[in-house]
Amino acid sequence: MPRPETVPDEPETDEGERPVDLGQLPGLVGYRLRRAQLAAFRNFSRRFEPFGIRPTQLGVLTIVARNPGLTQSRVGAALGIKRANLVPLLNELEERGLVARERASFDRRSHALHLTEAGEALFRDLLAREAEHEAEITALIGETGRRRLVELLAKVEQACGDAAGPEDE
Amino acid sequence: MPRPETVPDEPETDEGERPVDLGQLPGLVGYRLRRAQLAAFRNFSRRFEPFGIRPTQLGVLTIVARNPGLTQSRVGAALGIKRANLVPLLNELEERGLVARERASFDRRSHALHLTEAGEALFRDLLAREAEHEAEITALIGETGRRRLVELLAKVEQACGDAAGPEDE
DNA sequence: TATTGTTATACTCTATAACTATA
DNA sequence: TATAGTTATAGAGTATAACAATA
Repeated sequence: MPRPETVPDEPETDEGERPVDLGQLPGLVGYRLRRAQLAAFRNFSRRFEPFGIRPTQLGVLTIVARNPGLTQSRVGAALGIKRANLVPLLNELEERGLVARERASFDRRSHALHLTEAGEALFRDLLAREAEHEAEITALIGETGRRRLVELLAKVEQACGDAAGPEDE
Repeated sequence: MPRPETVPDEPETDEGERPVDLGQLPGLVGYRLRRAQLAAFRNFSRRFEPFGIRPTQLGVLTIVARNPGLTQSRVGAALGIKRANLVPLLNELEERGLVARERASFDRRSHALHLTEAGEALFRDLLAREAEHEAEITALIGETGRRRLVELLAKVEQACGDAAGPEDE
């Protein structure tokens, strides 16, 4: 039985007015997930603004960097991005000269992806900056907390995904 | 027999085609947050489909239910929703006869919000269903894990929000 | 002048269907 | 026929700017 009350309070109590009663929300995993994800996303965007890179793009760059020659479909499957939605994403990365598409030798329908030299260079910088971002979080919840969080999130994803995963089509 | 191609005969490695290397992603809080949040959102949507209620809408209903008479701006602030984006949300809830807008007596610019009787009734059902949803998660990570998760997420939100919170305008 | 609700608009991510060219 | 990439489109959520009524 989930307890409605688990976590202290909410921030949104500006200068004056009485605090708002959030009911069961502060104790719900789903609500906390939404708020935390949004906050982390904003933090990420701010930190990577100079690079013009959004979280999703860094995900794509990572997969391509670690798996050169992978096809679009498989990159999408690895990240839970439908192949239709990957197209404009790759278009931008390609136009910026970070990723290259190449007809696959083994199947002329497929595109084999790899990073350009510029892409490799940028990716290295991004990794460093990403580590800083992660360290910022660790600073507040500790390395133990961070690991536990990652572990719990993976389980939640699995639990929710079992019945209806991010299957492609 | 010259086979210039990379690999001749066993291209389809069955179901498995070698696993993709995700690099640092699986260990990153941000990445895990995104995947877990998406999975939880899908799970929520499936469970609440019969009610035609999305997570954001349940958030609004909760705040209005627990704080009758609250203004739109304050509801938005409590949930991290900008007041411009709250308008269409409330329009739908009002058209469905769940929420009512009323000119505030203390400030004729403001709208005081409250649930209709139908809104109250629906909200009670939603709460029950929400508890089931939460119990489903608890079943996998345990009550201790669930509490710890909620606690960690609140801290992450705070950590990321300190520098750039969801301030309105 | 400042604030509340509103309108209008744009951008990101997600989702589905249908097309093409290969297989 | 089935699949990979593509196109087109739609929806939800978020973001900013500006306007009318009110303070």
